[in-house]
Amino acid sequence: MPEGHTLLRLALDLDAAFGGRHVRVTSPQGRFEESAAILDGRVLRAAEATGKHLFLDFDQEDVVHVHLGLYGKLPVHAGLPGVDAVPAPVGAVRMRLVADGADGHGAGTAYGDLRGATQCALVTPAEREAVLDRIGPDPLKPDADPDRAWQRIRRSRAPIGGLLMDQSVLAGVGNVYRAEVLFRQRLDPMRPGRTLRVSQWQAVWDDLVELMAAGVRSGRIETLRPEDRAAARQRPARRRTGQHYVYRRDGQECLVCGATVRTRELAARNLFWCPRCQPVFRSRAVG
DNA sequence: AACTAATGTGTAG
DNA sequence: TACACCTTAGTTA
Repeated sequence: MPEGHTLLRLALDLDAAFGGRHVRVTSPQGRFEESAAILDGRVLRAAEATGKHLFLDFDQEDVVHVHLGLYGKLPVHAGLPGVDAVPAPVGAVRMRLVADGADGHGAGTAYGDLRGATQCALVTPAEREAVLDRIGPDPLKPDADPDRAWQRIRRSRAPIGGLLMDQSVLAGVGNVYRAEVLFRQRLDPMRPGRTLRVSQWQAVWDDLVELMAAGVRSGRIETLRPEDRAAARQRPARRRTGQHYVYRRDGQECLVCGATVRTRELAARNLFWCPRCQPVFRSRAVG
């Protein structure tokens, strides 16, 4: 599930498998062929993720910019005995990275296949900075400044449910974390950003920092508080996703209050919320 | 086997 | 607002 936690975890995995090593870069599918040929055999210095963007830093100031989009993947395999153990590419592999264990690196032979990404391009450090400049603070970055996001939110008439997904406001939050953090903070998704109190924003941010860090560790989005896990056990778990309060639970009973979880489309995405735990916000500005 | 929806974003209209 | 991108798990037949 490529929200921010997936990208940070991927960057850590890539770093462990390829960081500091000479890497063979190919494009079996062909769409990244020219750039792959330029990078082939060079040292991949480090992998880094911010928001939903992944950057691979190669030597000579070359950077590969990857965005997984809705269904892109880059599974990393390490610890193989040798390059003979690397399987032939299957399907549309846009970019393949291979490091040969004969270099004596602790990760042994490693490979990774990128499929289905919306973005995979060779860029300059300046282009990378341009991407970073247009996205908001990332809750997974220890040095992120939540006030940058707050200055946008407090001035906006747009619903908070939309602002949380706007990568220029906040980087890394997707549809699952959006729905779940609003439920946990009992906020009406349609409530205008400018009606939030700063304490409510701080609570949302702090919650995202915790939830997303847990997501990096587990590799899944798990948002249930310990006291609500018993109620969740009464129903069948989603197999691949974690346990959620409202995400994709429309028509089912709210785990906390029993009301029926609702859904509607907001900015071309499905929004989920509990109408009782997250009551409609009414401005009391005018008497 | 065919069909649908999905964690996201950029572009065209 | 619609859809293109082009993968895959889950559902329906």
